[in-house]
Amino acid sequence: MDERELLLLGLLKIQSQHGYQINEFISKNLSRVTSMKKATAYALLENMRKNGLIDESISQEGNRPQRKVYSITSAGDAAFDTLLKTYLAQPGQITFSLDIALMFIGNLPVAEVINLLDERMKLLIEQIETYERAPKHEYDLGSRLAVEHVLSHLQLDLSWLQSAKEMIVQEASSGSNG
Amino acid sequence: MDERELLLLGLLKIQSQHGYQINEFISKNLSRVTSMKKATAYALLENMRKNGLIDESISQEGNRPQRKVYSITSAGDAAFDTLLKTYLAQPGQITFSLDIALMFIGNLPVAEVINLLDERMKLLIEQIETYERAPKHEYDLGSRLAVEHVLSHLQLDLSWLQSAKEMIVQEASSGSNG
DNA sequence: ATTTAATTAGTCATATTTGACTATTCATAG
DNA sequence: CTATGAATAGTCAAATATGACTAATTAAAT
Repeated sequence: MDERELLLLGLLKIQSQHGYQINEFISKNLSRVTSMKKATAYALLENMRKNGLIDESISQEGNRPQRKVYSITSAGDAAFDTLLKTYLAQPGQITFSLDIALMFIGNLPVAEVINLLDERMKLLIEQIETYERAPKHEYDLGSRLAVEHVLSHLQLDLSWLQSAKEMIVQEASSGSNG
Repeated sequence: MDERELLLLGLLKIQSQHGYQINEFISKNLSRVTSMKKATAYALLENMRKNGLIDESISQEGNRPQRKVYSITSAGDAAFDTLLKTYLAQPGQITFSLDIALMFIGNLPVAEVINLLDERMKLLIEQIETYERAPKHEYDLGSRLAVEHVLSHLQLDLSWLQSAKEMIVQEASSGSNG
């Protein structure tokens, strides 16, 4: 089980919903905190149903095609509580694909590395601006914290990249004449 | 293709190796930058072989069982170069499981949230100490940067958690009397 | 010399994830 | 009314990822 189950259970705790509704909400509002795909969400819902964490019922409204409506069970409530405490208390391992790339910068000329990192910083600034443009008032504290958390990491990356560039330049000049 | 292919190609650029050697190196030295599992590495190697990025040959040394030795091809060299530039220049989306959990802190009493975040900070400090204990001198610049990059994010998280706790406490008190 | 444990070198069945696809209904423009 | 496109609501085959397993060799202890 991972944080995506926590997300799905949390959404179903707010209200019983069908899969499409859940996926719309995630893709429209939560793309900043998860990259879970639609088919994955359906798979996880089916999995949790098998494990008794949610119930599935069929609803028919007007002429619309049938929909599967999911509701959280009491076992699901208990699982939600456990997962929530777990993900609050336990720092997961973080890894960045950048770090793999950094290990191999020796394979490129220094000038090119600097150019590539400049390009990265440009794109990062765009990401940051997107986050900063997000309206902060209409969300509850937890959601605001989540967005600010990601934003603080993006800003760190930006200033970290600047100092990394300086170290790379310095090492190159000291290596070539020292 | 993702950064794990870059890692495997980069290791094979240094020298041709068999799978076991690659996996040993990753699990002993690179657990900080990737969580790729052994069977996954073998699958990716087979995949890259099919795509002509690496060659596979059988080697027999003494009585030891046969080993598959992988070498990078010129197509692999080209792919490495492309991947390296891509992962240097393109900031990937970062997501933290903590952020999902933060969205739902309203489901717990404030005091418990604070306790859980305190526990998190304790564990985070242990992680940071592990990283700080890592010897810095024996690595090249890129590897040192990779470790320092992760470390800087961990340190940010620590101070961010402190300020998040303060916001949570403040919101609780202003909500209960204002 | 022989059980025991550790290391070496992978394989495979199962579980997970997703891109691509199907199929219905609704809106709206002509 | 009716072709066109968008929204709704999923499904499924194929690709990925991994825990559990096999099987040989070497090292250590008895």
